[in-house]
This record gives sequence, C-alpha cells and structure tokens, in this order.
Amino acid sequence: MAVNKVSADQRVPSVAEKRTEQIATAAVALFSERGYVPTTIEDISNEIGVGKGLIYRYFEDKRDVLLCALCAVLDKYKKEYALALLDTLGPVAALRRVLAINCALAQEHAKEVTLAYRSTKDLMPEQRHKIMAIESEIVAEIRECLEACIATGLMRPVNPKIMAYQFLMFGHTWALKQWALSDEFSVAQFVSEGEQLLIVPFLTASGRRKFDAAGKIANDAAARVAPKTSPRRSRSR
Amino acid sequence: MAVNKVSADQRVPSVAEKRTEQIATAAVALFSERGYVPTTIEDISNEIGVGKGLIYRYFEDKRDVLLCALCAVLDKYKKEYALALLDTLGPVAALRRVLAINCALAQEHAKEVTLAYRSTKDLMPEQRHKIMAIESEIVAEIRECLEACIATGLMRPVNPKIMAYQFLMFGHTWALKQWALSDEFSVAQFVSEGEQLLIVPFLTASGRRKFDAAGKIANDAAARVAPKTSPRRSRSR
Amino acid sequence: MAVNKVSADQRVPSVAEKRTEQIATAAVALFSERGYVPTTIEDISNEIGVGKGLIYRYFEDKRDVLLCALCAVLDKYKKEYALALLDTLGPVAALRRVLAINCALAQEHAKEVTLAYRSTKDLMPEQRHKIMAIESEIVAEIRECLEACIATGLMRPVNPKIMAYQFLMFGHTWALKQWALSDEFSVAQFVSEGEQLLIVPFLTASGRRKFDAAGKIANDAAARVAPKTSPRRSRSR
Amino acid sequence: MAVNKVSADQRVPSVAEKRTEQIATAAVALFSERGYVPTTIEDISNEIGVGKGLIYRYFEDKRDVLLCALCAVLDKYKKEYALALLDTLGPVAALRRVLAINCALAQEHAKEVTLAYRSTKDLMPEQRHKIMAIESEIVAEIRECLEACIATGLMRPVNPKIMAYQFLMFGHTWALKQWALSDEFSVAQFVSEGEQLLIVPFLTASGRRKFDAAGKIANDAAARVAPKTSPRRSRSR
DNA sequence: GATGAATGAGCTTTCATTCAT
DNA sequence: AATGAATGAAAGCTCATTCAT
Repeated sequence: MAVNKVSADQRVPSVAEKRTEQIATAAVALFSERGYVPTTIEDISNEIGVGKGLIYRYFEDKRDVLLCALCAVLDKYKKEYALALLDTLGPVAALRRVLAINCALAQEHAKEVTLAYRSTKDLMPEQRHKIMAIESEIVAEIRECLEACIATGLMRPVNPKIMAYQFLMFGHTWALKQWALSDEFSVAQFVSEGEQLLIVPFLTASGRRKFDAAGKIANDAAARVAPKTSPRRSRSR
Repeated sequence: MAVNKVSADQRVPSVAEKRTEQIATAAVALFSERGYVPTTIEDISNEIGVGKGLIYRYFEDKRDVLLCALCAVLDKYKKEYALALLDTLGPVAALRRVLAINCALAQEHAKEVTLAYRSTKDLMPEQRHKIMAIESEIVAEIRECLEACIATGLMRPVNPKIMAYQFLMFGHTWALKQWALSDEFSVAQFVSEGEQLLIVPFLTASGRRKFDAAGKIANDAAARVAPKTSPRRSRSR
Repeated sequence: MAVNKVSADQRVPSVAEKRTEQIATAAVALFSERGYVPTTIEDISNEIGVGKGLIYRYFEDKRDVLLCALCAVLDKYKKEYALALLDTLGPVAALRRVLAINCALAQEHAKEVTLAYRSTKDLMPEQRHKIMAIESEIVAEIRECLEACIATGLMRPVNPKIMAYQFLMFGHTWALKQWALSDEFSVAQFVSEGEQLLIVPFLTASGRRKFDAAGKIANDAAARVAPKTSPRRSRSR
Repeated sequence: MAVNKVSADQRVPSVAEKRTEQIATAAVALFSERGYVPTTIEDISNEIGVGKGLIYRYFEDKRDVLLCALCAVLDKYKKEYALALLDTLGPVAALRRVLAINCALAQEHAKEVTLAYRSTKDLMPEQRHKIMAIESEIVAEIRECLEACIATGLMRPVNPKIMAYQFLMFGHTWALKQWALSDEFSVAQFVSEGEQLLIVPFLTASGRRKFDAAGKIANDAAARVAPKTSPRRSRSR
C-alpha cells in the first residue's frame, strides 16, 4: 500500500511547519490584542502550552516572530484579493468586490490591521521592506483593476496609484477608526457608502450600467462581512 | 505691585508651564523619531539638559508624557484647521484649504502622525479616549464644512461623517505611505489629485464655479506645503 | 576658610570612583574564587550590598568588569615592581628583589594570577590587547634590570627577553602549581631555589660578590612573603 | 570462532570506543578554539555529524566531555615523553629531548595547552585531581631524568622537583606567551635558548661533554618542531 | 543505537521610578 | 526646584539535559 502517494500535492505539514504556524497564529492574536512590546515571548509560549525556549527553535528572535505575524496577516489579505479579481467578473464588479472584501477583512481582522500600523516600525529595516513589498503588491493588484476599468472606458481617468491607495485605506479606515464609525454604521453600510465615494462618481455611463448589473454579485461578497459588530445607533446619512 | 495684571489674557507663562512645554516638545521629537518604547525618560531629560528626576515633577509617569506629546500634535492640527475654516472663505474654498492644510501638516509632521498611529494604544483607556475626543473634534469641524457645502447646494449629498474621515485620512495616507508615494508625487501633486478624488466629483454646477474661482486662495494654502521631499520621478496620472 | 586646598594632590576620591573601585574589588575576589563565567553580576552586587542594576552605571557590561578586575591585579603587580627596582639597590640586588616580590605576589594573589590565565580569553580582542600590553611593560622592566646586570659585567650574557619571562613565569608557576609545590616548599624556599636556578648560575665572579653582599636586602624583601601556606612536608633538595 | 582473539594487544576498538574518541577529538578541537563555556554540546555533535542526544550516551555531562578532552591532551603529552626518555639515549641527551619535545608539543598544541590552563577549574574537584595526577606523572618522569643526570655526576645538584617544573613550564611558556615571543623567536631558537638557561649552566664538565656529543640526537628531536610560525624579526640574544 | 523536539533554570541587561540631598 | 545614585521587576535569550520515538 502506497501511503502518501500524493504527498507532493496534498502535503501533510511537517511537525516543524505546524509548530511554526501554531506560534505565528498565537503571536498574531497576542500582538494584535496587547501590542508587540507588551507581549512577551513567554506569553506566546504559554498560549500554546510550550516552553519559552521552543519559540527560538522556530524563530530567530522576537522580531522574527513579529515579522511572521505581520506576513501572515498580509498574506491572508493577498489571498482574498486574488479571489476578488477573478476574470469571470468584469472589472467594475471586481472593483466592487475589492472594496467589499477589503472592508470585510478590516472588520474580521481589525486588530491585525491596527497591529501592522503600530508595529511595522519595530522591525529591522530589511524586514520592514519585506512588509512594504507585500503591501505594494496588494496595491498593484487594485491598481490593475482600476486601470482595466479606465482602459475599457467604464471609468473616467483618475490617478490609478493614488486611487488604489484610497481603496486600500478605506478598509484600513474601518479598522483604525472603528471606535468612531461602528456605532453609526454597519460594515455593509460602510461598504455601500464607499461605493458612493470611490466608485460611482468616477464611472462613465457604460460603467454605471455594469455597476447596477453587478449589484447582486457584489452583494454576495458583501454578505461575507461578518456582522459581529452590530451598529448601536443606525443613523445613515 | 502690578505683577501679572493681565494674566488671564496675555499670561506670562509660569516657569512650570514652560518646563512642561519644554519637556513635551522634546518628547514629541524623540518619540516621533524613535518610537515611544525605545525612547527612555533619560533620553528626554538629556535632550533638554536636565536631570531625569525632573520629568516626574511635571508628569505622572512616562505614559503621561506620551499623552501630552500626542495632545500637542493634535492641538497643532486643531489650531491649523481653525484657521482653515475662516468664515471669510466660502465653504468650498474652506474645503480645499482643509485638504491642502491637512496634507501640508502630514508632510511637515509625518513622524508625529505616524507616532499617533503607533502609540495611542500604549495609553491607558482613559487617556486614549482623550486623544480620540480631540480627533473627533477635528473630524466634526471638517464635517461641518462639508455639511455647509451640501446645505448651500454646492455639493451633492454625501455621507458627511464618512466623507470627513476621507478628508482626514487622505492627509494621514500621505504621512503613512510616504515611502510609496513620495517618489512619484510631490505634496502639491498629491493635494491636487486629492481634490479630483474628494471634492470635484461631488460638486454641483454651482459648486464647480466656486471651486474654480477659489483656485487662487486654495493655492495659497497649498503653497504652505514645504517642498522638502522632491519627487524623484514625476509621473502624474 | 579654604577647604580642600590641596585637593589636587591628596584627592578625596569621588563617590563614583569609590563605587567603581568597590565593584572592581568585589569582582576580583569573586572572579578569582569561582571564575568569570560562573560568577554572576548579581553575585557581585550582592557582595557589596547594592542592586544589580547599579553595576551597569559604572561598567559597560560584564566583560568590562572583568577587564577592570584584571587590570587591577596587573596594576598592583606593576606598582610593586616599581618599588623593587629602586636605583639605590644595585642591579643584582634589584634582580633578587624582583624574584622575591614576584613570588610574594604570586603567593598573596595566587587566585588572581590564576584568574588571569583562565579568563583573559573571555575578553574582547581589544581588551585582551590592553592586558597583554600591561604584562609586556612588566616584562620590559625585568628585562631592563637583566640588561643592566649584563652591561655592568655582573651577569654573563643571556637572552634578556626570554630570561625576563623566566623570572615572571617563576612566580606564576608558584601560583599555578601551588597544589603540587606548597606541600614541599615554603615561598621562602621557593624563592631561594629560584635564585639558584635563575640568578646564581649566570653571575660572573663580580656578580657573585654583589649577590652575597646583597643577601640581607633581598632577604628583607623575601620576608614580605606571607607564610600563609606552611609546607606540610619540608624536604628541600 | 576467532573473533577478537588478540583483543588484549591489538584490540579492534569497539564502536563505542570509536564514538567516545571521535567525540573527545571534536571536543578538544572546539574547546581549544572557543573555550569550554562558549562551546555548546550541539557544536560538538554537529562537528561529527550526529545528534546532540548521542553525546549523553557516552559522557555523563558536559564536564565529563571536558575531562576527557583534557585527558586526551595530557595523554598525548605523556606518550611523547615516554619516547623521549628511551634508555638508549644517555640522561643528558634525554634531557635535551625532553626540552625539545616539550616545546614542539607546545607549538603544535598551543591551543590545547591554553585550554588546560583556562578550563581545569571548570571540572569537579575529583576530576581536577585526575588531571593533576597525570601532570604529576609527567613531572615525575622529567624529574627522574634530572636525578639520573645528577646521580651520574653529569649535572650539579639542583632541586629536582622545581627544576622539573621549570622544564615543563618552559614549554608552557611558549604556548601561553606565544603572542609576545613568536615574533622574535622561532621554536628552534626558543629551544636553543632554553638549553642555555635550563641545561648548560648546570652541567658538570663531564656533563658538558655529553651535551656536546648529544648535539645531533637532540637536533633530531628539535627537527620535529613544526616551523609554522616564522619569526618576523630574528634578534637572538 | 540514535535523534532532535522540548524544557526551564538561569543569565545579562534595561529602564521607569524613587528619594536623599 | 533639581539632581542622579540606586533599585529591582521584567524581559529576551541560551543551552545543558531529558526522553519519546
């Protein structure tokens, strides 16, 4: 009997890989909750019930753990974006999805987004550049989507790089300013307002038509938004 | 003896007040440069040439120094905004000024803005709320400006709170993502693109006219922008 | 009233200097007893009844404490040698004194000598060179004494550098091999044998006469030798 | 079955013995290079490409490895000395050989000699006594040689124990003070000077004749000295 | 025999905070 | 009002040693 025949594809993660991931996961949770500096290596090791020395078998030092934690967050972002930009959707629908998913992620991972803004500076320059590179890739994907919209005449020309950052930051704003926004808006409302501020005003007539048609699809994506934080007072506009 | 007769208005700052401010200023500089945790109380006291024990005569503890440092930054923001919203300007011109000044401050005080995002969480909840309150006031001022635009029919109705945050975050984006933006855009270009994304698309026909007329005034504000960072490759749109 | 008029000469050591010396002294004792690595900073601070943090106000790090400890030992050596080589004695008598004092120091500071052999390698290269430089100075002084003996025809020509090291090492041998020697010899006997091995065979006839005449003086120096370790079995020659 | 028939004499070393020796050899190399404390058990196991757990099958603990490492060094010394004292040579020639071989070993194994001085104190008292016992045996052999010289009237009476230590320490001096000596002397020169300081002055007339006759033999031994360190400035006497 | 994941005591070092002067 | 010596909790990191596999 050939065990693990297809192990190349469906790899059984090695013990080491599982540990690394286990530690990174715990680190993301604790760093996000308490911040990088106040969280001790021992906190992390206790979280997963191992000795503190073990962390150092899998990571260089505490900074290295932070790097991995931040990469893990960004990678989750990247993975979701890739799904958002499926060719099957037209570029306008993709744009709506990007916005919706961006906000959904910001909702689900508000702590992690905040962590990135708090702690990237605690890394060494080289590590920081790594993080910045991943963010740049994400922005580049959004930008391509925007440029597709413009190229196909669905959107009026706008500066694609700055607009891409507007899309990214809109989600981050939800995470960073949740304390001021979530008592008035649900994520769904926030996404909806975002479309009115970041997409609709820039569409051409044909773009507009696509947008209306894409309504359903985008709403599906929006449905992903976990309604964990129910707005206390709903007072839209 | 007529000492301090007019102290209510034109107060001669007491020695204590001067010390407090002196410490806060040094703290802003050092925290902004190195971050809150890595900066020691001794660093701050050395910066102003006093013994480190003296800090504790004027501040409860290190956190208290951070609180004052963050307040100092936000107060500077608030003061500038107050100037921006002078009644002499119409609401559209005021809006342009808000954007321009916001970016100018983000340029001049990028480190301080970054500090706020890094370190607010290091405060005690009560202190944090104080900071959040000041930010809310700033947003409220922007919002009033937007609502004035909408009420006077110069701007199409948009969600004023979210839009106000968009204005605030646009400046913060310049500070936070300078590493990605400043090699392609100057602050002036960034402000100009901001107007195309945050103001122009939302103006009514009459608002549009005001905007064009206000060109000069707004540009004056934009002139404040210190062109410290010259763009390496200029490639607008 | 002029207090501290002569403070330039008879300096009252500052608090800082006293602390530094106090720490160094404790470090010499503990490092000598237990060795550098097994002695903790806390051991040292406890020895003098202060908190362990205080050590770091006066020394860079643990290595720096070791450097000072070793320097303190060597400086004591140098100081004693300077006395040994007084011009009032002739060169032969000086040589006898060098040998006697060398052995006396080795007896009194056997632990410290051993420490130097154990722990010099634990220093950084630059620090190590400092230690080596001091030792070289000591050897140079012995060498000059030897060369004076040879130049004045009191001693037959021998290689002065290697012979100087023989003199130095003779004392070190007493410290390093005490476990094998002290049960058979007292320091006085050891010194006496040393003269028979390192001085007498190399003297010329005139040197010989000086040596015999200098007997008393040298013996005075030898008297300094603290007879702490009484030989268990005396079996000279 | 004739397995291990001659195992008493020509033993086929068991796997365990080979492992033990393999580990000890690696330990000597690493301890000598970096010192006992800074070398980790893992360093040693990596050096020979085995898991670190394996060390503990063959040694009690790290100290035990050090003990074996030091014994290995001393045993090598003892073995060489045994060859030096072959009865075929006369006692004077043997003495010359002792000196030459001593220095040759100090040259080839300077690091190991230094290790012994650095790390013997890191052993437990019982282990330390073992090391001291081996050294005493070596000294005893030298001493016998000296006593033979004296008994046969080739050498004037000197304290044989102290003189024996002088012979031993002369080699150790080369290892310990190489940094000060090797730029001025080659080992051969050092040995030659040693003869002038430790042998020649103590020979009787008949001893002198033996010494001159033994020139060749001694020189053969001296030839063993690996001229690895060429003196930069040669300035004998 | 052999491995290496896991442990945790123990160390160096930092720094906010106190307080005698 | 001001100082800076002193404290000690607390954290990161190492590594000898164990033991399930």
